[in-house]
Amino acid sequence: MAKRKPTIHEVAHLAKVGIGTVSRVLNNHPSVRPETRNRVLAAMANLGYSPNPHARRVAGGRSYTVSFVLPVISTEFYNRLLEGIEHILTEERYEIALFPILSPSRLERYLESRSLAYQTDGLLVSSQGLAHLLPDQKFPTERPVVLVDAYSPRYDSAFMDNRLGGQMAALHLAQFPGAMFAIQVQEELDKVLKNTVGQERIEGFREGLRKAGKPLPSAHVFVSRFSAEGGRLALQHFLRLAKPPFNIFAGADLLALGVLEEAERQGLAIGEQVRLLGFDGHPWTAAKGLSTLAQPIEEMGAEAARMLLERIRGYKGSPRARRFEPTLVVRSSTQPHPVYAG
Amino acid sequence: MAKRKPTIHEVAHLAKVGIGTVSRVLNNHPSVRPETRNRVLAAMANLGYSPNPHARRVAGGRSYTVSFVLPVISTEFYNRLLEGIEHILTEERYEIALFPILSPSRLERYLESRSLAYQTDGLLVSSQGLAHLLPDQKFPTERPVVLVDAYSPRYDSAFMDNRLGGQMAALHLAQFPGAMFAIQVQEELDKVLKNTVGQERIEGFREGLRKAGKPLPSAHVFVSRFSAEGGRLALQHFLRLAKPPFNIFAGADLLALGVLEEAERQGLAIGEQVRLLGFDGHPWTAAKGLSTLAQPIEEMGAEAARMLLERIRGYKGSPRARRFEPTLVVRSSTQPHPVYAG
DNA sequence: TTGGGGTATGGAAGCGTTTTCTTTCAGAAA
DNA sequence: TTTCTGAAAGAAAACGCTTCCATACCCCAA
Repeated sequence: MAKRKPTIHEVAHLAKVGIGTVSRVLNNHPSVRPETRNRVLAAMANLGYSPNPHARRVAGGRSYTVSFVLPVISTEFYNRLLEGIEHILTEERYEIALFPILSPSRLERYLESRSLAYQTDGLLVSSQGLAHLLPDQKFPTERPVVLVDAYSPRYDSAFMDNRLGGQMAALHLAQFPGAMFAIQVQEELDKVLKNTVGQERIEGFREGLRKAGKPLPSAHVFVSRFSAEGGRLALQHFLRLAKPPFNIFAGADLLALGVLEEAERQGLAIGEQVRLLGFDGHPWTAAKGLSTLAQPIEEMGAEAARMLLERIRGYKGSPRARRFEPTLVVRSSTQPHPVYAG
Repeated sequence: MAKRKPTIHEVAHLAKVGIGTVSRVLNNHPSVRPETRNRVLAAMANLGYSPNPHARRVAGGRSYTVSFVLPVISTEFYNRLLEGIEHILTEERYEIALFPILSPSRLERYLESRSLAYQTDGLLVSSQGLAHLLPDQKFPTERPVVLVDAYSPRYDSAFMDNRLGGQMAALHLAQFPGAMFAIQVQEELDKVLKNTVGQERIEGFREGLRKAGKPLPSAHVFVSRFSAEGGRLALQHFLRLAKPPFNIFAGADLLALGVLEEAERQGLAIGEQVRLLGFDGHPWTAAKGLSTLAQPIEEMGAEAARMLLERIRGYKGSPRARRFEPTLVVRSSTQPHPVYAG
């Protein structure tokens, strides 16, 4: 029926070279003459050849696959993180196997050494607290492990300075008149995982405001699940506490979106009665005119992937820590709307 | 450093048999003496051996791995679905590779035939609309495909009768006095995927109410994202439209949870001023006293897994459709609280 | 006793790659 | 011219399995 896929032998035969040469072309080995390489590439294109990844794994003794353990809470964040990771890994012909911690019970399974997650060449882990749950804070594997958006002194880490982000938020919002408010993200899974990202952002904010002489009352912090609707409820809550103008630091862009929706519903002018600063820097914030602390999420993922590849290739140095900083992006949500002269 | 994984040769040596025999044990070949088989199994356990799926793939053409393509929206639902699937597959020593469609761009990648998703022995797909996006509504693979929580005439399907669920909700709620309300789930990704699950439930509800002579005004349907806070906003919205008692059909348990939270905050008595019916039958609904339409999610996943295994093993019949029905579970949220006699 | 037919098993071949080992050949140094 | 060096490329040996083939053995009928 379905005719068999062409193999390396057929390519070799058509290009009149040995299979070794075809393999070298496949792996970008330097010692192939450009002319030969082109002949091989032409033969591949001609036959519609693509290498059998399984054979490659068997022969190479490596799986050419990397595990990525992630909580699936903030989909856009993790999607961008994955994007950055993938960008680097696919360049090197590596695949990514995803292990989302859908629930506490799945989490436990991933902690066992028999888990499929450890059958790959290396592990990317982006759950801060995961390490805390492990005996000795070490993953049950000899394979390299790199943390993304998390930090541990035991492993290479690429992480965001969330506290600094909160401080930057404070510095920016403190200049405006009106009371200060904050929305902190807190998810179910976060407790199990001891994920303190949401907390760090708000702590940084509180710290920055204190330094600026405008301390943040605890009643002005609304704790919410991670959803746009949470932002709407937060604004409703704030309206019960005080009168505009408000200066609101939302711990995530998605929450800020909810605030925007609710402000519109309530007829509050964004940038004047409600000044709003998000966190993440997701692409859609531009269209909404939302000021935000843009995180270099993709770069962070890419850097983690690079470190992991180095480890897989035998690098033995002591754990490296790569810190990333958010950037303040000011848009109309923290600036009065320009008034166009007629 | 990291000692290599044991191979079939080491198992054979330890069990004092040939590698052929070990392989036969792995594949449940009938002609192995029970005594020999036990010796081999003991050796495997002893060495912590597990077969290399890539080698199996190269040698035998099967990888004993199945791909599961899923949107990551409703985590609890998919977690339970996965649970059901895993239960069957692990029994047969199959592994599961997850492919969450985190975003439209990832979706596109999964539609390409080169994707890792198609390198396995078969595909489980639980995204209704995915098929619609494919040329000719066919996945680019010769391997068997089975749909879960979705239906297509082209493939084996295991799906829930959501419309019937809506009708059952109507039948149950119509008996009570007071106005009828509904909360419909609608997610971003749903549009791309043409996922009509939320819609079907509400349509069934509307249909059932019409038959019961209590038609549902369109204004009484609140469309929400999939989050607890959406339920809270829904109840706030309903309170602006009318006075209790309310009869509310929430398109998902998670939304019902938000309604419960908001009702408590507003001091409304559940089961009297607010009668509430969820959809899903998640375990936690029992503790909350939430009436719900329980879906046999695990069984649906298990059945899909079984069908896929049959296909992988060569079954060639025409596409089969397995329909599942929700069950009404009545709890205190649709019954007045019992008054205990002193 | 001999032969036939099954069952249990060991070992070799083969899957499509990577990697190592050789061989070939061109060009630089003597 | 001869020798040496290194680059290019073919051939062969893994990689860890499945599967096929051959052999050894046992039981039963002739």
